Amino acid sequence: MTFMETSSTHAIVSALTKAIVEHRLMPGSKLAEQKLATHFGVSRTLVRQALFQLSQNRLIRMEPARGAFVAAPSADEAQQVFAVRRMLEVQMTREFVRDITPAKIRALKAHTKQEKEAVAQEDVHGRTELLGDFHVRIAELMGNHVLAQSLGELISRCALITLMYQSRNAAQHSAHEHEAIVEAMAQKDADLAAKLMEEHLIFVESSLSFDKKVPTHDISLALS
Amino acid sequence: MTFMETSSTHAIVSALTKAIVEHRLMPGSKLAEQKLATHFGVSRTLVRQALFQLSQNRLIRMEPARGAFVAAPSADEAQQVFAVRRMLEVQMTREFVRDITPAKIRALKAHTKQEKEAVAQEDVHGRTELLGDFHVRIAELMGNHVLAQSLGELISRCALITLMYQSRNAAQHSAHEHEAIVEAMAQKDADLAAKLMEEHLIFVESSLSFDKKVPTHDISLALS
DNA sequence: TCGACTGAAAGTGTATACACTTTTGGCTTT
DNA sequence: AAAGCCAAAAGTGTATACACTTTCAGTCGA
Repeated sequence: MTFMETSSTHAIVSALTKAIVEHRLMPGSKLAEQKLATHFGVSRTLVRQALFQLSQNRLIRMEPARGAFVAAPSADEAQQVFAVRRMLEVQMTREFVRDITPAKIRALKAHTKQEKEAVAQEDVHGRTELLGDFHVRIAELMGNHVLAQSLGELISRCALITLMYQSRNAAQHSAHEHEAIVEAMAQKDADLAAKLMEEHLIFVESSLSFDKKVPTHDISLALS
Repeated sequence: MTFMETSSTHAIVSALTKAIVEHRLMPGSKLAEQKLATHFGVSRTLVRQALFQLSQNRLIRMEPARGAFVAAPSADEAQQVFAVRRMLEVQMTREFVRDITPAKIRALKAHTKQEKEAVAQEDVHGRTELLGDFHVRIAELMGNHVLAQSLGELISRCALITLMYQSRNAAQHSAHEHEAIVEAMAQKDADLAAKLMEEHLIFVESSLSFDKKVPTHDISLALS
């Protein structure tokens, strides 16, 4: 509706992703095709394409003949995602330091500066996005798009969880740890940077409380 | 056609994936929707769903209003994929050794045994699949499905390339290296296993020759 | 001969139609 | 009043229709 007409299905994917990650659509909510279609002013065809794509990103799950529902990743799944992130990012940190340049350090410092501002302003959504982007940014600065994409998928896959369960305190702590990591990188201390990255990921994971009950509201039209 | 009717779109994805990975469909080939539809005996709707899925797996690329084509990953992209695999798998190997059990070792040894047989029998397709599965199997034995899936995607993403460019010699070498890795794991020598894994991945990557010309035939119906 | 135009053929993008399944709400029965 | 049952409503799965774009062959003109 407020989108330009090119690549409608991508616009739908973006809008739904945003709504899910920002928790305007709660885990478990039903995503009825016709409702979405009329909301976006398109036919079910395009909505179905978008839902298919989202289901491959694990942001929704589709049950045969029953429809699409916003995903609610289990604690177990979240832990597996974090395990993969640790494996990947500890090594990534090491290799990043190997080919580091002043420009890259500047880019990361600019990023952590933004993070601090978002945390200070209590910009919950902005800060979550920035805190995740920090990790992707490193991959991009290495020039490895495959890495950036894989990591991005892992992170968004549990953006659900981190956003839901991360407190302001934890966010602040994360921002500080990011700064420390960048500092170690700037010193070209690969071992320290890698160690800090690992501890950081362990901290983020441990700061999530999985025991909270997940409300399963169904207000499909929190999309405007 | 020769498939059972349940979950048609998945059957189409499987058939096309197989055809692409086995190089019965060459990189660059056009995948016309109506031709595929009549071949599989379904409507374009299901074919489109399948193509969408394949394009997200990077096995095909879709150009707007022009259609779907079998992907031809560039050398650069392949190198990026291998870089990610190294980051991931070196760490994975370490962690695998940490929680190793006799049963897991047996499972891997059984696998390498199969590999040797496939290589000996010149079973080109079987050996490529097995050589890739070795890495996924490790992830599965760790009980981390997210890891197994991520790794599987990375591997199949360049199955194209490895299959195209890997010689019999290289395959044999790979099988031997797998055995050496399992041996180091059995000795619980995490450092050695990780080092062997890294060298193994570097070897596989370096044994690919990217300069060969890629024929772009169009015999769509190598599907029976 | 070669290149630029043109119209038909083929192909993609989106909407709609229709069959079949699940859900829902009320009615019957105990 | 609660459990079971049936029909209507809502929803999903697949096929088809149609508009628009690309491709291609044949023709015309230089």
